[in-house]
Amino acid sequence: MDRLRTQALSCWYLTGPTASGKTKAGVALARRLGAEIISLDSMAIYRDMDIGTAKPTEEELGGIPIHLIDIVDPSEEYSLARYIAAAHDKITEIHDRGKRVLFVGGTPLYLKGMLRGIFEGPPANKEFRAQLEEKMQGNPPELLHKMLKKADPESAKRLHPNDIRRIVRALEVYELTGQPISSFQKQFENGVPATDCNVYVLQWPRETLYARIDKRVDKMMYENFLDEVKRLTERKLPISQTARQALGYRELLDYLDGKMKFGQAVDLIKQNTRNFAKRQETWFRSFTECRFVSGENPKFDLDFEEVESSEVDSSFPATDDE
RNA sequence: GGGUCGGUAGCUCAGUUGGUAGAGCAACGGACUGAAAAUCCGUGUGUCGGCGGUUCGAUCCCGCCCCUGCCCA
Repeated sequence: MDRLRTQALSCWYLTGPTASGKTKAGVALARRLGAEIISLDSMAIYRDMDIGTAKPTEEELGGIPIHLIDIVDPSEEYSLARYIAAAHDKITEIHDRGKRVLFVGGTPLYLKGMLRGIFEGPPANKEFRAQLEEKMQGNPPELLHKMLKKADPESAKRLHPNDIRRIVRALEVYELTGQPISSFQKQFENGVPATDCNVYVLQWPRETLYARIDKRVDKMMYENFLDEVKRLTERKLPISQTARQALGYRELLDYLDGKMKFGQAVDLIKQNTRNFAKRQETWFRSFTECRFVSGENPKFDLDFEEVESSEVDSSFPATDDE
């Protein structure tokens, strides 16, 4: 197991679907651990996007330091790889200060990237993607999948012909490295048992969760979420592709463009958020690392003595993949 | 009160010239490695308003009734 992954597994994690109460429980947990919080959230990294991302307020944090929020401008593109790199830097920094690290947030892909690592590959290449798009003009969409079949049959087998995004990425990696992406993508296969790490997932009955989501969206609208989005559109810089896909923002941007009525936009935010929460839960169920705790009454069963005496590094079972 | 359009899945609606029905959305399940709050895949859950009649067989045809919208009184 590589050093970065060992480092990541020495941290605590509190996750759960949207509106599951992560902030509140996270702050309380951070206090018990004497930890600083690193946000595990692909959208809270953006400045000026506060209400819609339910970014924790000073008041909610009650003095607990939080990292990796407000680190990029909404005009910037962000990515999994940027997050993983930034998070590792932060862990080192906080550990050097002699404090524990608690990740709090609900972006499952980032969680997985932390727990299992990501492969060292080339970043997204705009030119390549533009070229590919040009090549696809007038061609049936299955052509991409056929191209992948030639370059990387293993990935082609795993990817559905309609899964354009992943096919494009696989072709991109092959083009830029001469190696199939499937030859890189190995580390995700090895999960760690939940007892060997500290990953907690807040869980609610589905119906309750959906009701909480609806209520929270109403609260956001009451807090003038719309004004926040308007302010983003009034800036000189454009809103990046990654920032504009944030839940709530994209629907309100459509409303401001006259594409739908306000009430429809609000209903759609609720709907899309509920769908997202469901997808998050699918991720959590698939992770061997997760321990599920009641969202209503979170209990963490922390054993401080044991955690401290085990010196984390040596407590992990050896893996046979390296 | 008379006429008329309609009553089919949780919602909006197709459809069957008579052989017990299907789309979108929702719901549910799954995938996911540099866009991930994104993207993609899978699953139909139904006394076809009610009761009778005709028929080998009715959701479809006929009769009566109930409900809804519209028009006329």
